[in-house]
Amino acid sequence: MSKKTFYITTPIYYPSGKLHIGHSYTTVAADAMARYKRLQGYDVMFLTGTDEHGQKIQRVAAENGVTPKEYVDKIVAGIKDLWSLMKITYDKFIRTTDKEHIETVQKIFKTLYDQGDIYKSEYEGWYCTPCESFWTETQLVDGKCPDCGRGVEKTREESYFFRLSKYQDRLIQLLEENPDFIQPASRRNEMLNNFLRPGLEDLCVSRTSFNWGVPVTFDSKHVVYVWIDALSNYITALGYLGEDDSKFKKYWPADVHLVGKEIVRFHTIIWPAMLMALNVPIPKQVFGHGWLVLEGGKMSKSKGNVVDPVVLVEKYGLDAIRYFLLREVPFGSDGVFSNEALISRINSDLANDLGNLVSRTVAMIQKYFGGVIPKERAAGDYDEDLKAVVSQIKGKTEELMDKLQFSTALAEIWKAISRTNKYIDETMPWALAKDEQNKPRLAQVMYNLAESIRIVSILIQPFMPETPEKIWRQLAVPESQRTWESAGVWGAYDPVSPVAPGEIIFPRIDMAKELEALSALDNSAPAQAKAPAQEKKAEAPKAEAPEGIALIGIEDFAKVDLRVVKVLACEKVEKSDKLLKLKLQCGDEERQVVSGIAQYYSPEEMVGKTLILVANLKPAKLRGIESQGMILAASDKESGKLTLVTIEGEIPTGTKVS
RNA sequence: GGCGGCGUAGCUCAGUUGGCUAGAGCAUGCGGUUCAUACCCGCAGUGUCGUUGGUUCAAUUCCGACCGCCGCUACCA
Repeated sequence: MSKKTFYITTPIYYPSGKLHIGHSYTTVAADAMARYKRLQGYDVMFLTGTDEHGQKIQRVAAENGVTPKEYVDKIVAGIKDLWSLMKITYDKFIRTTDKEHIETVQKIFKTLYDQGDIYKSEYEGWYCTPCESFWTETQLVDGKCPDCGRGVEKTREESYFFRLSKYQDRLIQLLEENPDFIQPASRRNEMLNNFLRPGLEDLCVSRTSFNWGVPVTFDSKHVVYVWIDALSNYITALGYLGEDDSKFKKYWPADVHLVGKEIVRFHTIIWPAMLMALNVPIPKQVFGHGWLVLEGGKMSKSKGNVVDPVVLVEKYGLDAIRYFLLREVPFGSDGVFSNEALISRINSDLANDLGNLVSRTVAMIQKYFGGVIPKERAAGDYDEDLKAVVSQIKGKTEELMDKLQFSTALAEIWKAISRTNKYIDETMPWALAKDEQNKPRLAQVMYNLAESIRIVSILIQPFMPETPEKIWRQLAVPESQRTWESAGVWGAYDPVSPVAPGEIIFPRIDMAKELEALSALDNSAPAQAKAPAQEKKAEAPKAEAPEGIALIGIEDFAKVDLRVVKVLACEKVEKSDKLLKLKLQCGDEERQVVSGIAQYYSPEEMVGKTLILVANLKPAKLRGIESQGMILAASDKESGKLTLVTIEGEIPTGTKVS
């Protein structure tokens, strides 16, 4: 009889930039889950990896003067180092540049094509030259490129499409019949209401505008676009359609895909549809967790915003960081990462409660009994109550872990720690120690303390890979009494050697001093206002967005007619959250422009402003209102800030800007 | 604008199918203790449970309206 299997995945990350604490969030959670299941005796398959194709990588590599493969190799090495540092116990690290992956993707593509689920589109579409992007009629926004808003040209650009629409009804059925398929449940409603019920469009699944990707075997102009390339990693990693598909047979369907909330849609609509087309079972669950966001930039001077996981781990230790990530935020909700919150957690939960409990217990066993608890013991008050509380945490922890409720699971374990600290006060060992007659009672008290700690130390293993060992060493817990099962057995503790007082497991941190130090560190580095919990681009179609704009000649710039204008009137566009309608004075002419700045500027404050207008932009309709040009503004996606471009000094409207 | 969610102690949040004096953690104050990492234990709190109507013997919990915030989505020329 073979062991039960458990297959868990993280998204594959897009290796285009540096790593921060948010990247670690999903992966640490998945690791905790994988460790937990292994401890329970499951045959676990834990997959993570990188999504290495696409235009952006190709471009960044070119800018760095290296081949795409050389570029990603370097980044991937860094990611693996980080996972190693964080003791991530993945069973396989898949790269979409792996030979096996590429071959399987090609087979999948061909299969879907042969059976008619992928078809070549020859009908007219729209091409945005600056973005090198191909769009369908319905993707256009008022006839313009949805990415950059510039004009598009009708082309006969060919492209392959996946018949996503064909699976609409089956997808609706899937979500309706399996309410737990998408977690948290609120995401399920979003998928149904915003996508499935309104109707799905077929999906463009190939590109001809770049070549850093998996080539379509039967049509060499095309490479496979992100969907089929990236999502399929979950099965190609198991050898699906490969020479050895034993792992696929063994582990598929996945028990859970852990993903960030921003890519829930791809995993709950596109991915299942692909699997349906391939006649492969659907994964059991997709869990979309929230983001760990940094506190707003405005207080960063006093709070500090150091989020480099390497720095954090070096500073506070791996277990403290992992504990914080999994404890601070209910899995599924967004949470705030701040240095105060981190230090506060470390001090109160780890140093004061757990660390100090171990320290005082070991110290007492050493002091009162020379390190060995006598076998002659006497039961007394409070014993049963302590035992009752501590004995049931294994069950509670398991119940919560099975629902991926890491935070509440940890809270539950900490209740036991708290109860144990209280037990010391109740039994007052130092009083018992004064009278030789009380030795048996004192021995029992010491035993109960050690036993509680032993049980706790086993249960925290999924979250903290280093601390349990330290505790076992100090309490001299024999190998056989460290098993997951033994955490459910009160009284298993039976050491064969004396306790070994040792290092302080979690040193207290001086909050004030530390914040100051962090703030200094922070000031030396560029401040970040916001950081998503993971690389947002991972598997997202926006990877196509133009980045790294090419050099142009002066003659190209001359094509743009920029003018100084003054705002005469301004009002909000009805039924729109972002649009303002502006009436502008441009020399003798008046212009009406619609601009998406309503969230940054009120209509009142706009009036009278001097701005820069792109005067020769093709007119477009927005919300049915004609916009004759475009207002310039600087915006930062990361921080969500936007500010208008104005002009220094007085100059008549209509003046050309060059 | 559409769909959904949230607004509870200074802070972060729990609050099961409406029902006794509304809870936890952190922070604060006071007391206890000394084994321990100025730690632990106990006590004390303050809350119009967003505002406003309604249903009910009874609403934080159900319904309506409103205010504020958020998510997804459409619109950001």
